[in-house]
This record gives sequence, structure tokens and C-alpha cells, in this order.
Amino acid sequence: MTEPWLDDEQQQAWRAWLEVNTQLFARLSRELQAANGLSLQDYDVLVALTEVSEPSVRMRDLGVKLEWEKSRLSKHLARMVARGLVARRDCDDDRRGAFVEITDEGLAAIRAAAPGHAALVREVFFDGLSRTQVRELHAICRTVLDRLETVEA
Amino acid sequence: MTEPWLDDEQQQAWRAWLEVNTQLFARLSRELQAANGLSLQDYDVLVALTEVSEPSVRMRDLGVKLEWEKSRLSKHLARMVARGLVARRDCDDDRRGAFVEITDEGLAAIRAAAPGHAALVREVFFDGLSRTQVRELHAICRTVLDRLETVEA
DNA sequence: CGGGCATAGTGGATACGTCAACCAAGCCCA
DNA sequence: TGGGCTTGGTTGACGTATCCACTATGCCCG
Repeated sequence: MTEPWLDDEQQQAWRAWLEVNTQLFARLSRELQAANGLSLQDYDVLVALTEVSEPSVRMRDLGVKLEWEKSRLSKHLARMVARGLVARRDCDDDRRGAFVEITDEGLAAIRAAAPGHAALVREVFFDGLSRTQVRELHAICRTVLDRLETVEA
Repeated sequence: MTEPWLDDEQQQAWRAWLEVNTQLFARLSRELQAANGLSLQDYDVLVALTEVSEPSVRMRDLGVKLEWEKSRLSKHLARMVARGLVARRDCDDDRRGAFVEITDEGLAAIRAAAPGHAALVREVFFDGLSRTQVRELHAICRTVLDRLETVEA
């Protein structure tokens, strides 16, 4: 185990990082909700559904794609079904399984939401950063992601 | 309004950023919970309480410090009181008000948790980054924070 | 074949977040 | 002094996340 504490520079960077996260998510979430009546999670699900080639996806596969626990997915989809954004279909091959597909309404919702959402991300996030900074940030994220897998509990 | 879509580099950086966030928080949260029975929110509250000079803090002030809504604070503190980590005291000056203070148990909990938590942050986050990267990251976070306040809805 | 293990998905308990309604107390000024 | 605005805090409704237990299949191997 390395030395426990963070030095001042790290401390400040860490607090700024935490702060950005809360603020950024709050902002994106609020505006998406206000403009399109979708949560960020709804958005992710709908995007995932439009990114697959098939019209229907197995819940399991969707869960893998989103990196969501099965329980979380099950409950969230139930709510989305109730709102008419997605539909379920039974699976004949594997009677345990279930298919999910996006409805016309869901498609309309994501088509309506995506441009504004992407634009907001650009405005608050990328428009303030240079190309170099974006690349540097990407590198930093990759590094941390790697370490998350490497450093054991 | 700027152009809606993100280019490839931005897209990748954005996905990496989102990914880091989910993973990092999940990891920190899981380990803090497992090792010390605290949530990240408990941790933040306890840290805030130890960072003020007075033994008691007005809820309002605590809310400002944490940037939490009053409702959120009220409910979270109720749970923490129930677990014995903090205590409430009435406020004589302003009979609407309430004081919160950390209990011995809360103090013990945060003292036990802090070193391990900080060490984990260091290991997964900072140990992989150069000093330059940390500074660059800090700058990026500040920029985004600024834009969050500047760019209007 | 059939028992045992793995896999797919649901459901309950509990924690946590927001929003909006609410109450009580302070404050301000005609 | 006494309405009316503001402020401090709680509460209820509801959406969302996690953990864990449970059901129903499917699958593998003796």
C-alpha cells in the first residue's frame, strides 16, 4: 500500500473532479428531463437500443452493453415499458429469456432528445477545451480505467 | 447554439469520461462500505463536520458547505442520527433552526475510514498520473466548472 | 435419464435523490 | 402592531440503485 494522504495539488484536483461530476450530471440530467422528459438512464437505454442492428435485443445483452446489473435493468425497463418507450417480447428459443425493443414513441423521444443533449455536452464541456486537452483527458481516463482493473481490492 | 454533434475524438473522450465516473464511484463506494460501513455520502458529511471549528453546525450551513438541498440533508441526517454517527441539538437563538454535531462514534468512524479511502483514491487515480497530468486535469475541471455557470440553459 | 450447477429475469428491503407542499418562526415595514 | 414575505427544516410521493433471495429454465455429465 502506498502512502495514505494526498498532497495539496492532488487534493485540489480531486475536489475539482468531484465537483465537476456532480454539477455536470445535475445539469445534463435537469435539462434532458425538462426538454424531453427523459432521465439520463432512459437516454442511455434508448441509445443502446438504437445502436444494435437487430430490432430486438435480449435483456442479458442489453445489460452487458450498458454494464448494468440485471436487477437494475429489469426494473428500469419495467418503468419504461409502462411509459411506452420500449416493449417486451417473449423469447421462444430460451423460455427464461426476454426481448426488448424500442417503440415508435421511444424512437421519437430519442430522436428529439439527442441533438439538444449532444449540443449541451459540447457547449459546457468540449467548447472550452483545446484538442490537446481533449486528448490528454482521454489519456487520463484510460489510465484510470486501467488502474481500476489492475489495482486489487 | 453551436453545432450539435460531437466528432470522433470528443465522442471517445466523452465515453471514457462517463465510464471512469461510474467505475470509480462504484469502486470507492463499494470499498468504503465494505471496510467501514459508510456510504460516500456519510463520508462527506463526516468530513464536513470535522472541517468546521465549532463543535456544532447549523444544518443550513452544513447544507451550503456540502452543496446539498435542504431536503436531502434533512433525510440523510435523520438516517445518520439513527445510526449514532451524528446528533442533533436544538437552537435557542433561532427556534426554527437545528444544530448537528458529530458523535464519538462518528468521529471514530471517519478516523478509521479516511486513511484507507484516501489511499485508494491515490492508488487508482493519482498514482497513474504525472504531476503535469494532474495539473492539466485540474485546469480542465476548472474550465468546465466555469462554463457550467456561464453557459445558460 | 436425472441430479446438480449455471443462467435469465423478477421482486422485496433498504438507501438515496428530487420536487413540491407544508409548517413554524423570524423579519420588515406600513 | 400586525399582516406578508423570507427562511429553516420536515414530510410525502415517486424514481432510481444495490443487495439478496427466489423462480424457472437450460445444460452438462455421470
